[in-house]
Amino acid sequence: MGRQPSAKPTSFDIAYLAGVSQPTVSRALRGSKSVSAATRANIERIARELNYTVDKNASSLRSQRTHTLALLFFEDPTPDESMINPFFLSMLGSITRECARRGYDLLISFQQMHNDWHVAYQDSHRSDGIILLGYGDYQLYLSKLEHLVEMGTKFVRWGSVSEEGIGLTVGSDNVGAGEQAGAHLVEIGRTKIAFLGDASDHAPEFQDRYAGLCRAMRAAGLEPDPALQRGAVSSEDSGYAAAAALLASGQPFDAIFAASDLIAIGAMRALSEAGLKLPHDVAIIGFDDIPAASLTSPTLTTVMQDLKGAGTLLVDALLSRIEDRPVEQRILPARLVKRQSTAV
Amino acid sequence: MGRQPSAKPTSFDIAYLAGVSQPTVSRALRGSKSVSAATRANIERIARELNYTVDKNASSLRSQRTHTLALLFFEDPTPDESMINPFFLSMLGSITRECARRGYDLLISFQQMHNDWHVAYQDSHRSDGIILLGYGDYQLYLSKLEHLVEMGTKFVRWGSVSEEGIGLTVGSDNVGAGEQAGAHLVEIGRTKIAFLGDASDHAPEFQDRYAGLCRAMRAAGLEPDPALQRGAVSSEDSGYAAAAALLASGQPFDAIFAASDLIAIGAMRALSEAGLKLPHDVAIIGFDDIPAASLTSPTLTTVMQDLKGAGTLLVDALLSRIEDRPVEQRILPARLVKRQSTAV
DNA sequence: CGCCATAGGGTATACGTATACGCATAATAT
DNA sequence: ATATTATGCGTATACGTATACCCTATGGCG
Repeated sequence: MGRQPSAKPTSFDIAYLAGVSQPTVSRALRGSKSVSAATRANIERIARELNYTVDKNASSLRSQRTHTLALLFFEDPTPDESMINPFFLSMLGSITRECARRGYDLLISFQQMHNDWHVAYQDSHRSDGIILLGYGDYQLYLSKLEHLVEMGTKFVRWGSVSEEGIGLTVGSDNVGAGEQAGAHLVEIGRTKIAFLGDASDHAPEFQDRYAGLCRAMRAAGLEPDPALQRGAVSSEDSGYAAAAALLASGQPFDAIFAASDLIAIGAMRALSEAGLKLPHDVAIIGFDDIPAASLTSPTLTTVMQDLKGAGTLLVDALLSRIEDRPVEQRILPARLVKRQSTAV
Repeated sequence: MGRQPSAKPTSFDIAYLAGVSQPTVSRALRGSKSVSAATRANIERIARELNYTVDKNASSLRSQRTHTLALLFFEDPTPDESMINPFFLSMLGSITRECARRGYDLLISFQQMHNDWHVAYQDSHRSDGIILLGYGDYQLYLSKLEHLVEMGTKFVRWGSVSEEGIGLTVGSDNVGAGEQAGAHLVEIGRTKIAFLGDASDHAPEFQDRYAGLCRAMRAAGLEPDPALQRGAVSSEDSGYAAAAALLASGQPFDAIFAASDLIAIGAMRALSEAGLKLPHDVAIIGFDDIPAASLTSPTLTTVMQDLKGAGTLLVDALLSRIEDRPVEQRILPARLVKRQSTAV
């Protein structure tokens, strides 16, 4: 087929064979209404026979549309390099699938939060829009997001929807999920519930989860103890450290709600090493339902987010914005998955 | 698009400001030696000031080089859709990083093994080359790989290097790793060692691992029992089923070498449910060292592959091929990680 | 029976870059 | 001194597509 003899066929080749001009070929293949059905059919047949495919570069150059989205993963700023939260990795599947379904290619890149990514993709016309994924210091984000907005770059972010943030955001119902987790812990009789995860405005998602927990506790007549809230970024080591610090503080607690599964897993390790029995001494709930959550011992109760919906929604929202259709922030429901770590 | 102040600067803008012609700008920025140092420095300064970035589409169109690689993941043909082996997902990090380091963008796509992916990326000039990742039915692969070779498409594959395959392959030393695993099992006194994983030529990598196991056993004077080899694809369910079938067969065995961690994890579940004590009754070794391997109970002895090296090598090999430099198949060492599942 | 809208498609050109050539000037060889 | 070769850069053009604009033949309408 397209080997030595006939190099890559162009729209001119098709035009010649169909006895029309090149622009007509372009119009026919792009579905313009000012091409007769017969002509279009003929062109499409020939294109198929020649195994013709539109040259993406030429098309993008002329139309200034790439039909490509860029996915930027942010690495957690932890010392152990190159670790991406498995949760976001899992989202990758549904994102690529939705992109493919909508006829878009997907460029992917890992970024350090502090890099100049906000300028790297802005022009050079590699993509029509950007999907931003990753937990991280939200404050570090802000100025760069503002820059994107200024440049007119289209983007969508996975994160806390409740906060009045910059740009378009898609995210889970973190408050509601936190509430479910808290209610469950209260239900099994826990009253001194610790929260592991940064609850400042540097991490709006974690903040929301904590807010949900607090709401559930208050609804049960309990007052959350600020001393039982410990900062942690989303990594096993950070969870281990936070739990260890909590133990060292001597504050009594009978449950932990961790802002992510990685934190929870690290915390479980710290608790086990301290000789505590889980879930008898300390019940624990994570967040994300990463694959590893069903393999820990005890298996981890956690919050399952709608991964498939998330990917679909992110892409859909971004494309709406790109095509100048109206979009609103959208919240996805999340569901508590009860496992052994809260089974008393 | 919609940028008020100054639209995207082009090489003409820079040329004007520098008092030279547009081609000189192009030459200067691409590092041509026929531009004086002074001129180049001046051009680079102006480019930086204007925040100029080369338009990828125009550049690619003209040079017929996209500076983009495509990464194709193959999903295991298991019923549970959209699961990618975590091992390959982990490789993603090192691949993207190496791409970035070499100045290449990375397109990503998930594919069903049976799709017409081999024709999708062949022209349309989206990428300069393809990286193929995934376990799967190797026979299904072959004709499509041949097609790629015919079309002159540059690609590199992760897989079994020993087999005289089509195209360029990078992979771990599966035979050697299998040998290490076998030797370790023999060392702890196991003699009836089962292998879970397709050992036919539909799965050369698994075949190699089995070959390594057999070699280690024979070296210890043991003869592998074909009845203890059970087919399985790389998924937890498949591993569970294979182990269950093995138990049902009544064949006695005191160890399992699983062709992947997912298989091993599924098998462990089956064995535990059957009331067997691990590793006392059955020692078990997996392959891949996915994050979950250190979380199972007992923690899983497994083979750790050089993920970072793998990503680097894949990209490097592909770029060598693209740039018509000589390349040879390369084998990466793998290392046995001993954990509780073989601790007697 | 003239007039205009419309369908269908051709002509010309732009998108922004990279490269084959050509042509000076300067450096070196003869 | 002239012939030769680098050096440094400008001129012209190609890459393959999409789109603004223009033209022709119909058909409907009065």
